[in-house]
Amino acid sequence: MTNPSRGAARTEVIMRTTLELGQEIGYAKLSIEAVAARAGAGKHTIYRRWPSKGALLLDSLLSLHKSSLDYPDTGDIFADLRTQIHAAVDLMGNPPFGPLYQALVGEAQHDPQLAAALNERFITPQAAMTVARLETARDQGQLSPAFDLSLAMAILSGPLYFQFLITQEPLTHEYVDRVLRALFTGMEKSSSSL
Amino acid sequence: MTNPSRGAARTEVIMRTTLELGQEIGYAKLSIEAVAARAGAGKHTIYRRWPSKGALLLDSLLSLHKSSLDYPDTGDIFADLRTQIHAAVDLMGNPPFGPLYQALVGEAQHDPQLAAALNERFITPQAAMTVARLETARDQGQLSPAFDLSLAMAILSGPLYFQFLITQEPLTHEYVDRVLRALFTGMEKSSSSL
DNA sequence: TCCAGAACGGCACGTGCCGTGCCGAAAGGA
DNA sequence: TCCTTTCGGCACGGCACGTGCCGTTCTGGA
Repeated sequence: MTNPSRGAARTEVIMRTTLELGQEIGYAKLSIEAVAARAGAGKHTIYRRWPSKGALLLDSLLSLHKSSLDYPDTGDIFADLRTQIHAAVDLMGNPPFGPLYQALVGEAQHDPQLAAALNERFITPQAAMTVARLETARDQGQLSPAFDLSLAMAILSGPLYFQFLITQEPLTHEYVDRVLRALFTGMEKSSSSL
Repeated sequence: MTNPSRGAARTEVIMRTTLELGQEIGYAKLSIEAVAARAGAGKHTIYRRWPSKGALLLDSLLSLHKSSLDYPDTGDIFADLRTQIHAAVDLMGNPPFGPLYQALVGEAQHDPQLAAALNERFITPQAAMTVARLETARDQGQLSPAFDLSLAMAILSGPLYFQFLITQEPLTHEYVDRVLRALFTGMEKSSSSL
């Protein structure tokens, strides 16, 4: 099992090569043939592990980020949310994660299997962590008990992804700070209709 | 010019065929060859008009929707915004526009030319109309003068697109209503820091 | 120690679509 | 009438797909 031409070690080499090559030539021009050639691997070795180019990239990116978006809990919900969303901005706004993640989300738009995998293994866990942190804050009386916390999550993430995917303007801390401040003016009030 | 095998008439036939075929087999399997064959056209005739499959679909979709998202102005900003976002939900949530638009946005993630065209010809005009309507309301004293209206636009559109592209759950009027209500609790207050 | 089976790299194949030439026909304008 | 533009049809080389097959190398159990 210590042999780098077998098993899990081979898997890691292929994923690393995918990230390298993807960063160099972009996802659109990335082909499984090219990854195989660069990694010194047969195409079967890749197809045996992943059903598609998108699935390969998803695994590669997940192996890269390794829960770097874990949630802090200092007791200050605003500060913690801000820390976390800044980390997301830094991750999504810079290579190697940013451009490749953008392409992956794009690919997921016409590959339902990939979309499901992306949701299950990245989006949903991240969202759940945000909601969990918000629930803690609500239970500690820092937020209005009436506010829908999954809606808060959407209002926080939505504009970020909108800028990331649609307008494609650079992501900045300043931008998400504005979203965050607007969100908190709504969440701190005791608005019964939400 | 009345001959349907020339000029603008030919263009419309090709766009209509693109929508038909795209709806039948999905964007992923859609090929320019297939469109040409179905439309009884040569491939040159298509390549002369559009640089890529994405550009062809963009034109086709724009020819379909024909400013159906024009903004109402009844004097009630909340009602008008609601009417408009409901129209967007109906458009994006149903065939033929919805699935093809989703694929188009996906394609734009690894085609900068297409992303720019999509922004210039659809996203930006729509956003500008929303902001313009919000400005009118603000000038009439219906909104806090301190609130950043382009931020309001992002908070309204962001969660919608997040659900459309990322979680891929069905779009409902109820969902955008919740976003809208949350947004208005922030905009109606006089919060000086925004 | 040996051996069966799994995993591997390399190669070749058929397929589908790409984008681009070339041809002759048809349409429209001067 | 003639010339230019647009068109459909066809063929081409190129590329990456996904899948076979072969011979080799590694692994784990007998």
